[in-house]
Amino acid sequence: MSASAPLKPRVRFAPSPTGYLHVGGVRTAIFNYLFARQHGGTFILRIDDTDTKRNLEEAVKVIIDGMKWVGLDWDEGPEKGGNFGPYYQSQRFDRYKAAAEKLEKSGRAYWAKKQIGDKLPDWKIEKMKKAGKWDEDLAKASQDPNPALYFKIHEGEPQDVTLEDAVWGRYSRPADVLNDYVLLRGDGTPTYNFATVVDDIEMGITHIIRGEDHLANTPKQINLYKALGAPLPQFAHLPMIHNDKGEKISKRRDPVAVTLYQACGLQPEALFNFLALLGWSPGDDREIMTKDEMIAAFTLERIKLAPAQFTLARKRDLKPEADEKERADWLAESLPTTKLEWMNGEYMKKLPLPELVERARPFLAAQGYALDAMPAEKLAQVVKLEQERSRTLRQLAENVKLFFAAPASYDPKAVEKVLKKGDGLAMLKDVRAMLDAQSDWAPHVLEEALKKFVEAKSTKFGNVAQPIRVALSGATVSPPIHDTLAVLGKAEALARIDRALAAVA
RNA sequence: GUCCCCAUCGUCUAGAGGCCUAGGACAGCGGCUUUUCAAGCCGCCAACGGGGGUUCGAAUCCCCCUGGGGACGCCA
Repeated sequence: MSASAPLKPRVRFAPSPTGYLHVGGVRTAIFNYLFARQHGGTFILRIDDTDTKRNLEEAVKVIIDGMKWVGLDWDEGPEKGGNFGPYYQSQRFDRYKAAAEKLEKSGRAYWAKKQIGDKLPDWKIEKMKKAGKWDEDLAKASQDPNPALYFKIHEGEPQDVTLEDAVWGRYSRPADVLNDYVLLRGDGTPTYNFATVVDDIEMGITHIIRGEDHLANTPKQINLYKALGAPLPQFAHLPMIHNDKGEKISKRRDPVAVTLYQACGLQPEALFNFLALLGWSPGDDREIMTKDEMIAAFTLERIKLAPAQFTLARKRDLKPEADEKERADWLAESLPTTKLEWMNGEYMKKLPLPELVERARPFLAAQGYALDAMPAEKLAQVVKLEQERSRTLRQLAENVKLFFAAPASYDPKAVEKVLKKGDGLAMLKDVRAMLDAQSDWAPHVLEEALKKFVEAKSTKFGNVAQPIRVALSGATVSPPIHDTLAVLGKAEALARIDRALAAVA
């Protein structure tokens, strides 16, 4: 077990197909990925589906799509194949059986019925009931007439187990807390602790980078490695991610599915960057980093041990029973003022316009805008005007509304303040006449014309711009007024001004 | 309940005995700019959980407390 990386490390991300891809899992995958790429190693995706009876295909697709979306690619695994397949645990039962036989033969495994008492400790039962996990499953298991295959964890004299974790340092467990554990259940299926070890050995995994929740089990797994005569990999356990309440991030209370972030119009590059910086930093002041920069800077040693909070500006609690759409709405509400949203805005600003337009399309369509009716060039102009003004695609889609629909109503406050008070209405009438006379409707021409107009009226620009703004958008906010006019087009702009004049007069 | 781990601004973090009157970023606040909203620029606010040691010197090392987390299944 060496602390330095071998020439070609092999690492793996092994999610369980539960129907969604967890952001915590994505972070684990990112760390594995960065490590592999930095050392020119191999990044493997393996599906840990020993327990899945449900629609596996669907659930695996969610994982694959999510991984691809955030910009993770793997060298071996589903869709890629590889020399160490199959990459589904459900298709590797023969290996587990073979390993089990080997252990049995060497006297390191034995068949037995549930042995450490028939009942679990009371505190455990309480806890499980509280968590809603106290289901038939368990009761059934304890009544299972079939014996299970147990791993005899000690050979000869019980010994303490110590490991050098790449991020935690030395971690050791005394011999007396290392108990025999189940490898094969009564029904013959392998347990997690058995299947992972067998697969990690057979797939030649050199570095196991996974969540801290697995740390305590690692010594037990180490003994299994030894019993199977396999070399030990380097372990690296990652600190957990907490929610804004300091709790372990949870599926019920927190927005953990990556699809939610997608639905809020976050950029995959931003989410990747943000997640990579949760518990890891390059050591200097860099925050916005390209994938290549992160690959170059990544080291396991620089991972921080304290759990990191995935902070959201939670305004209200998320109902545990909320569906996907409610969750996405909740997330969108909780994103403003967060670092993640800021970072996303930075990435959006950098995006080439055509790419941004493509990414914005589904969000614009979701707003019900008639996209097909708008020429591509105009659409690009519209998006460009909001590129710097929006921090998510969802916001962009909302902000861009005035270019797709005339105001259905006018904000009463805006009308009062901008049109009714002072000479707003008169000013609007006059600009309208001036604009009507414009033959060239290019933005810079309009800007000049407006400036001249303001000068002639010896007033402030705002006194002219704001009335137009209200007429065009129904409110006091829009991109620069000459740009807005230009993109809207002369006919539409004048029509909206007329409508506003009629509505307010 | 038992065992283990962790602890720097509200948040993400830098910091591996003197470079720390603790640095950066987000958020917040104020200003400049201005055509509204953004963006941009400038500035301000803000932390070593508490208590003991060790040391000439501690955010950094040790101990205790407190707080938080994790593990303890025929779940993964």
